[in-house]
Amino acid sequence: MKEQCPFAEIENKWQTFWEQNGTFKTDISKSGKKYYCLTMFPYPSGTMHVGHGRNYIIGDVVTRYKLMHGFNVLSPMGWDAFGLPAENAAKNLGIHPKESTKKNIIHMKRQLKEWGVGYDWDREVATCHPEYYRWTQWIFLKMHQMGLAYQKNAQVNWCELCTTLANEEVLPDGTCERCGKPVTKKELKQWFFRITNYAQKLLDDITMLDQWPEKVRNMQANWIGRSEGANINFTVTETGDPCPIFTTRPDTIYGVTFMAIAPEHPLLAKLIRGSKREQEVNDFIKRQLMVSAAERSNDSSAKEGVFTGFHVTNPYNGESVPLWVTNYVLMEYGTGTVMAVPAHDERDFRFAKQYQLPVKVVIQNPDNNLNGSTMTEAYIGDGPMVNSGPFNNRHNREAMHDIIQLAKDKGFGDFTITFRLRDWLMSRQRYWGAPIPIVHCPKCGAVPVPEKDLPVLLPDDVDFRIERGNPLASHEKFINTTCPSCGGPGRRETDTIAQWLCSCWYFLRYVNPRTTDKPFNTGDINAWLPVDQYIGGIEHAVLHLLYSRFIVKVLHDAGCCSFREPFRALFTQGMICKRSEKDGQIYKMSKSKGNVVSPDLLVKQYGADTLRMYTLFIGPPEKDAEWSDKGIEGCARFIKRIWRRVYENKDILTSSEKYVCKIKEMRDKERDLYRKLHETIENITQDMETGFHFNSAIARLMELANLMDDSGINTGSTEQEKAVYRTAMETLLILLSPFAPHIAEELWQELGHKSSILKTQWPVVDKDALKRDELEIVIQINGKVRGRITVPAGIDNKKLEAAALENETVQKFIEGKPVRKVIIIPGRLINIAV
RNA sequence: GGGUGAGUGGUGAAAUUGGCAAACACGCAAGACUUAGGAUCUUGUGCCGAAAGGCUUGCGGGUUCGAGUCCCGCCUCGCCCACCA
Repeated sequence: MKEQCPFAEIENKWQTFWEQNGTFKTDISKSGKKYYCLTMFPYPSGTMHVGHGRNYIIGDVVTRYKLMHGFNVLSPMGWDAFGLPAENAAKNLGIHPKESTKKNIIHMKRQLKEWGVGYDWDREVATCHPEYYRWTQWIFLKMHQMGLAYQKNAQVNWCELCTTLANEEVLPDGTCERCGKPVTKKELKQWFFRITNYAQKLLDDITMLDQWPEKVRNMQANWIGRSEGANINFTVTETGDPCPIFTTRPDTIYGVTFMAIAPEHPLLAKLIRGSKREQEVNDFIKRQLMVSAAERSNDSSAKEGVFTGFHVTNPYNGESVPLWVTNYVLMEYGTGTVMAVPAHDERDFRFAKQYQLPVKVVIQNPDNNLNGSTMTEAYIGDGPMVNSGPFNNRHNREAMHDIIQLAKDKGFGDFTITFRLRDWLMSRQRYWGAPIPIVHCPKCGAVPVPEKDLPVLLPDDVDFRIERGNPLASHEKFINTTCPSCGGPGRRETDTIAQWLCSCWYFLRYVNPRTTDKPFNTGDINAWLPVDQYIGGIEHAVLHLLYSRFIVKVLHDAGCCSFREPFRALFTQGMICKRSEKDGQIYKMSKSKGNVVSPDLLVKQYGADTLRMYTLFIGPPEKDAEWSDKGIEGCARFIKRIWRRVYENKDILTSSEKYVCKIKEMRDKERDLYRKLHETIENITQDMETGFHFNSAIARLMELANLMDDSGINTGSTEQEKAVYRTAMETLLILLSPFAPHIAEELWQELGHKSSILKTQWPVVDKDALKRDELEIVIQINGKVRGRITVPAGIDNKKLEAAALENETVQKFIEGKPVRKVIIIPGRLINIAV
């Protein structure tokens, strides 16, 4: 017998075996039941910590479990390889993104293999490869062709050195996260995708996602943010300019006492030019535009405003109310103009009080008569309408429809639905991304690059000096080209495609990763999609998962696929956190907090199987977990124990004799272990099928192993001892194999099996094994446990009741008190109420 | 402010969905084998109590024969969205 489990050797052996035998290779044309198990591909940042590892290990357990159920499983992996960190490294350290990305991919791939995670590496993709981004560009063109890609001027966060910044890259003090320079707003012509055209579909089809976490579905619904209301056309009293507003509360429209407009609103610029208050209003606008996005969106920041000198006329009652420019109206939502009803809106009320604007009650509180001049807070409840012309005395909710209908009839408004969702900004002023396949021609405008000319290659020889901004923008060889339409001189678009687009169609590419004449084969993706199980972090609940749904819907409408949703079931795993030694707080693992646990060291110290098991045993996979360096010992001990037991009992386990489990011939101790074995099969299977209760599944394996030790039947003195022990050990290995595959394969082979344990069918429960001759019944008196009796299985209730009442301790507690009621839960307990 | 999840031993947690609370593991304590143990094994380990027994799932109420689980109210914490008209 080997003294110690040589896990490094074993892991190497089996990882090589799986690779050489193509264990995880998928023949997509094979008939039979398919299963597409997908774990979100990573950004190749360099190294992965145990928190990242959890993700892939969960996916691997599912893959192996499904393989053992005879599914044709597709389990691919790739790299979301375009991104800012690589470009920063180039600017700061002088390493080309191509090189750093390549290096990082090699390292991370090694890590995945070390963990024994099984993928079909023949299907590997990296979004930064021209063979891949060619088709990302193709999708851009498809969008353009369908009228879903367009250009418009938009405000971006702009740093003179680092070019465009995402909101997340702007510090709360309004400076650039990277270089510390002030961030300003800059208007740039940008490409957008009309995801808003699909807002309703994206919202409606959430109902199809019944195997997604409710939380994610809610987050998406909130993000899409549908509001029903009305558009009402006010007009500027002095000039007659239209001033439309959107409201969800048309029932308060007679209570409008002022109008609020966003500082960026074009109407405002038009009105104030040359007006009396131009100076004052302009000062206010300038001040607002300088405030950083983060600061402005801070709820606690003061509400400010300035009277513009203009008024608007309310089409319902002809009243003219002052027009104020304020910092709390968003240009991007609704019409950028808000009708203010201080009496019935919290924010409008506070603003009105601050600037002494009138408060006009138009909905009466049935419980407490409201008075506009004495109110201390807005009344947002319901009640009969007052001061509202033809709608007086009607209930506000009930009148809502007629109020909008009136506007429609008179031609100054209509029913409207507004979404919070905005069009998707596609342009990035960055180098490390797929070039937008557009040529700007002075004659023909923005001309799409013909499909046959794809990919538009990203040049390698660019200048990464920080002061040059986007390296592509100064690469004249790249920029100068001919117009695909007229053949005259044209200039290439130098913005690149947002990384999000690269990652929201990769699950299609995995099906046909090497086709060179199209992104995918429609017949094949129709057969393999939707993804049966998608696994990843909750942080993608909105962006990636919403974008992917959008792209699939567009491809569906373009006739490229028959499915409407990309992911049938979604599992979002929790993060692994660790207490920081610096301040004792618990954080998710990050380099800056210094609480990263390296799986590489743990693999060396304990082996991959132990790391995998502990990662799963630490807690329910959908919840965050706190890493403990001590806790891993338990899993290490368990694996070593199984290892020893196999060698200690090798005679029984590998004997050429055929042992058959026969319940009738078993004594109690064999019978008990045999029952436990089948209970374990039943429970683990349930753990796997209903939610991913891997932590419980592993606990049950430990229980089984404990009973195998405690039952004392491994001496093999009778045939049934041998039969049951051997069956239990073999089954234990099969059940263990998704979690600790290397050791399971090794011991499986040690027991004389020739093929991979993955080729074994998942064990099936023997219902007879679960039966019991005798049952222990708990006796409760008034709901408290007072004793227990052992009775034959199937005893009738009367006999059980009699037996319980005879019980000594029961007698003691009853002590002649009258028995009021007896509740019997068959096979479980009996409760006597006295 | 809106949405959402959670609160169980010294620790990570479990509880067949209303039926024996604390499975499994860590840690700790005592012991065995050892030159030694950070290997392995055995025993113990929710709290109070000498014991009988009592108490215990954030707090307070309720439904029920029976509540960690369901209902009502409160407290605390987490995450997501947030000036959305």
